[in-house]
Amino acid sequence: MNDAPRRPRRSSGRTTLADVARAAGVSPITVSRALRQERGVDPVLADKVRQAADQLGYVPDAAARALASQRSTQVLVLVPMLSNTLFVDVLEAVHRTLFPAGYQPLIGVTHYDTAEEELLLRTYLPHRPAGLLVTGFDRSETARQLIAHSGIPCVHLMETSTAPGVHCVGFSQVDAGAAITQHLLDRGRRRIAFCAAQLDPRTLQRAEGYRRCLRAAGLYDPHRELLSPERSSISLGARLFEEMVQRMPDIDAIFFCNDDIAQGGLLAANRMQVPVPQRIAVAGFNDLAGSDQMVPPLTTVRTPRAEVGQAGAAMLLALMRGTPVPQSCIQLNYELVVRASS
Amino acid sequence: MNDAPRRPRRSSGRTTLADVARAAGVSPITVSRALRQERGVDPVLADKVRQAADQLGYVPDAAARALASQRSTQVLVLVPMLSNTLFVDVLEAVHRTLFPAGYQPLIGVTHYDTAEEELLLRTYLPHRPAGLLVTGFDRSETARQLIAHSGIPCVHLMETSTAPGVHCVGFSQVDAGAAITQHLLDRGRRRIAFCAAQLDPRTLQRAEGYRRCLRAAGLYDPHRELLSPERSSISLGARLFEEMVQRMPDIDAIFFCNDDIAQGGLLAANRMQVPVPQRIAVAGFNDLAGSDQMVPPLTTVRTPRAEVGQAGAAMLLALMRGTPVPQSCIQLNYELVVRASS
DNA sequence: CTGAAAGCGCTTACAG
DNA sequence: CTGAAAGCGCTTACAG
Repeated sequence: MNDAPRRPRRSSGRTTLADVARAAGVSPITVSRALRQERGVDPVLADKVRQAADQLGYVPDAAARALASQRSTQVLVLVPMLSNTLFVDVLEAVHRTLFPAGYQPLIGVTHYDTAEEELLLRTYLPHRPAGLLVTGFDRSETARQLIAHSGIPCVHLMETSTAPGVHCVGFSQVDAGAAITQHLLDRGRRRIAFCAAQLDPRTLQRAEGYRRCLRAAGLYDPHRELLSPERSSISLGARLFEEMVQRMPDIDAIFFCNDDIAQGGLLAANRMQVPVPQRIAVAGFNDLAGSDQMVPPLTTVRTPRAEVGQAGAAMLLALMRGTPVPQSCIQLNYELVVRASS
Repeated sequence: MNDAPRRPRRSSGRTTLADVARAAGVSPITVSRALRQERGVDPVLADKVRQAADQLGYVPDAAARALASQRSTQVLVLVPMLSNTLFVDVLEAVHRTLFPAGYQPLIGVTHYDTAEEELLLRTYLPHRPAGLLVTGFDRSETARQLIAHSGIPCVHLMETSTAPGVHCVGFSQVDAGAAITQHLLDRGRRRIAFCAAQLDPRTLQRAEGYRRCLRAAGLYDPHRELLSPERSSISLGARLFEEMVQRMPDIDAIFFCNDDIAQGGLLAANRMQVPVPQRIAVAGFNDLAGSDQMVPPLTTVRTPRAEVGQAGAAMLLALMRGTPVPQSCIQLNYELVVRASS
């Protein structure tokens, strides 16, 4: 008798679709259809299936589903850093847009490092995410190719580009940097310094805006720039303020490339008894949490990061679904927020 | 002639293991072994395989791999909120520990909402993560069961418990809350207020520590507690400070449950010209970025969040590998950081 | 509306 | 050290 039921050679022991089918007295395919709410299943049967599934504690296997259907519901989202709360706001908006639509963001943090971004892509691309959301355009050639060859729809966030075939949602970092500098000029400031940290591409674009504006006014002086490659932070901002004031005591304003270092600058001014804005006006960038609470409240640029996240995710949704995308590059608006520090 | 090569009924068109095998002139299984660096493959063959894979731009399919091997390399990490930078530090440490070990964190944000946590579990458990890292013990019964029935190893972060079978890494929020309160007592403060936001379990545990300490000293007065369910933020801290000072003008110290509201309190004090610490001493919790830069610098409790993330991930690693875990519950130390605000 | 067969792209388990 | 077969747990594509 060799028709004895031989045990399967590999078994996970888990409850499968087949188990549910047996319990509900239907075929596996009907279970699959009922559980996925596919229309065209007898409601009575569907109910019986759901009940059986519940009772057995059935949890569908996402890997099997992805393999069979050739589609995943994960979206890889690459951001530089979570300690820059800017990106937390972007991620929140991305999640709010993608999750209800049936996609799950898979967050990867590059630490502003192109090699790390490449490693993340190598690690996550095998999961065949349904879509890609990346920050800016600055990446290794290999990373670029990995993305292109994957054939996965990709939207770039935070910056804009008019290159053909590129999808992006952002705003002009250069213009925004120029606008806040112009505001300081309009307030009568003439010796405006620039303090920056991290020196990522967007920071450098703001620097460009700063220079463009001051050059146009014939007031640009490179000695008034203090650029630190260190990670942006409140305490670094304090140090930059001290150094700037010591080195160039005649400056009458400082534009900090990000609100966290601006807040640090304001606190240092307070400690050093440097009157703000009387002696030195201070402006930041991004309007982060707490900037409105500083003493004096910080003048800054409100950047549309939630909107970037929302619109970027919505654009990706359209690309993933094959719906037409009205605009492949969306340029959003920033807003000057003038408070007492300038 | 019915032996014409009939096209497969479903084809993804992607480069597969079989394509690489054909190109390298070996069997698929050898490609699989070579690419996974399994030992016992002729180095010459392995090299040929890798070359062929590179040339074809082969990207292995994680879903197929997961299905065949019945194992995934993702670890689901559930945290309450990314805007609380505390958890960003936890996540960083988790990533630094898991990623080099071959596991990828899959971040889920619960927004301090047990229903949302349940939804996240329902959504991500089908991916059969290799491990689970969750925050604290406060969750719905359903969530608890989903975790238990999944059979997936799980480590709880931020709090400790002596319940059998529970794995956790944290510190005593109650003791830490009591310790900072005791510090204020030691400084001679007698009418110590408590301001809190969010009111999540850990915040309430700190409140318990505050009460325990003051009751022991015979100085507890419930009117000096200001508990807001609103999300913790610098601006909320400013409002809480103002309200507290107005309502209970005789207080001589405030313990804020988190540094962000403490920073807001300090800024409000500055604005209101309330001398700190002369009239009111201020203490926070967590030693977040910027607390050391406040004017005056903020007294607080440095909590071991990076250590929690690191040790929690290390414990999970052991559980996933089936290695013995020396201690199922690790209690870490916090540290009083006394600065000029108290 | 329901189902039997085939297949998604890998790895396991067994041989040699 | 290498490979042919079977199987992981689903869904697609085709019938009825």
